[in-house]
Amino acid sequence: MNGRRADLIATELEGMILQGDFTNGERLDEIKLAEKFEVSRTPVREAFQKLSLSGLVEQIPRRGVFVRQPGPIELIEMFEVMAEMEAFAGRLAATRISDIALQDLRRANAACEAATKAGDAATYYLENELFHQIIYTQSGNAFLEGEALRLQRRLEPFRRSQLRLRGRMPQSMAEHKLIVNALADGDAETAAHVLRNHVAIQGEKFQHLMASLRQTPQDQRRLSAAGG
Amino acid sequence: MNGRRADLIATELEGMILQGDFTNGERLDEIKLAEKFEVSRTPVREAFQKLSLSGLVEQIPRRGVFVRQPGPIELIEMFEVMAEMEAFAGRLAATRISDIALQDLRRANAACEAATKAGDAATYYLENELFHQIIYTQSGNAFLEGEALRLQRRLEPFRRSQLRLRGRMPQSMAEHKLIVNALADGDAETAAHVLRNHVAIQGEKFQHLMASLRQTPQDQRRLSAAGG
DNA sequence: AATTATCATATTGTATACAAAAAAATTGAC
DNA sequence: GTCAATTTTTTTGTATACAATATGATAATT
Repeated sequence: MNGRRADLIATELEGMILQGDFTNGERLDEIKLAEKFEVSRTPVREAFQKLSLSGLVEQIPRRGVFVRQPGPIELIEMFEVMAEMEAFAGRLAATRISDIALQDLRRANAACEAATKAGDAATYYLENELFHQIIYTQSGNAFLEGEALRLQRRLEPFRRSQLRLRGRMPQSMAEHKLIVNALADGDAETAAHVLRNHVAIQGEKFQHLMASLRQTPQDQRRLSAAGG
Repeated sequence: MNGRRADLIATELEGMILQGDFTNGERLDEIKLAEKFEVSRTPVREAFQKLSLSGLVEQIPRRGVFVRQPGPIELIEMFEVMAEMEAFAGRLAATRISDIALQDLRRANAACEAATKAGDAATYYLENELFHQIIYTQSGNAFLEGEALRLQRRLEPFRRSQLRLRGRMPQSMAEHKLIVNALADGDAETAAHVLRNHVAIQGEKFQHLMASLRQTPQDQRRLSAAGG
């Protein structure tokens, strides 16, 4: 009972869209959503405004709001920008990172490895995201951190489908170790370089991303829920 | 008469905040703004949602929305990210830029120089922004272009106060030429490097930015309107 | 005099009512 | 049967009404 149901609804809807609960281009029905959340149309509409600015939804005057899943080209572009942001965060973090943060990175990486061996996809995703978030924070640039988090959150469902290929996980782990070492050594350029390549979409990753896009969002969600 | 007054109000308010029409921390009064725009509170509130997500305004439940001008540290951080984005756009553009775009860059730069000589600040700012926007577009990455535009727009008023120092304008023009040459040569690394330094805040620019922050937003606007 | 309690007022947040526009359905002509 | 025009229905957008919470003032108590 926050007194701001609109914000809760915005967060809820954002999660649903990112998880792929709606098909691309689907219209969000104010009335049905209001009934679903047991509120009036007003807070639902306020939530729509937020979603439209973050690009998750397109608002067409007098027509309604439609969920807008990024197409293949836009996805590639977003990953390209993400790679550059991570590289930048890494370059900054290399000269600023604390010993505690380095420990946290190693712990997160170990947890990733353990999760891989245990076949625990959920934990893997969580710890992997944490690993990267630590680097954002250690960049010492709070604005960059915020932008990186925003983009990471937006790309999260697509990254999942990408990481499902088991073959890449060992390499991904190895790259994590290279990143930690570069950061520990204060080697900004290596940290930036490895991070950029780590995040960038290239080679086989590209094809897997494309393949995942041919599934419907519902399919993606079902696969994710199944855990790989 | 779009049928979406809320969007118009959002744009209007965004402009007012960016121009510094409100003091930092000032509360935006729903009722007064509704009267000012001659609408009810509903579209004003919908506009608030958008502003809050873009960070121009902070929304505190049951308290209201307050304009949030970035402080010195956040500004530095934003310029740092902007510099990196421009560098990345330049690196991409170097291998993709069209001959027509190169012509446009040279034209915009010439217009900048002419405006400087004529003491026409407004034209200078406009053409300078155009110069950079051409590079965003020529990066070939529409997502990057959008993000860069967003940040450019957010930083615009602060960049103005920074460029007011006449002494830097010749150097800025020279840097523009270096950028154009690097792009024309397809020299991605040079383009990236020069653009990063061109946008970054360092040395005397830093002090001027700090000095401009000691003025109230109203003062800044008055100075801008006066044209330098 | 200072502090707390209580009350009045103002403001936010949500629900509902209404107007305008678009989508859908029905009717009519060919 | 198909297409166009008109009517009906939905749906969006805005205004207003109401409820809940916070703010400010006043009164009471120590």
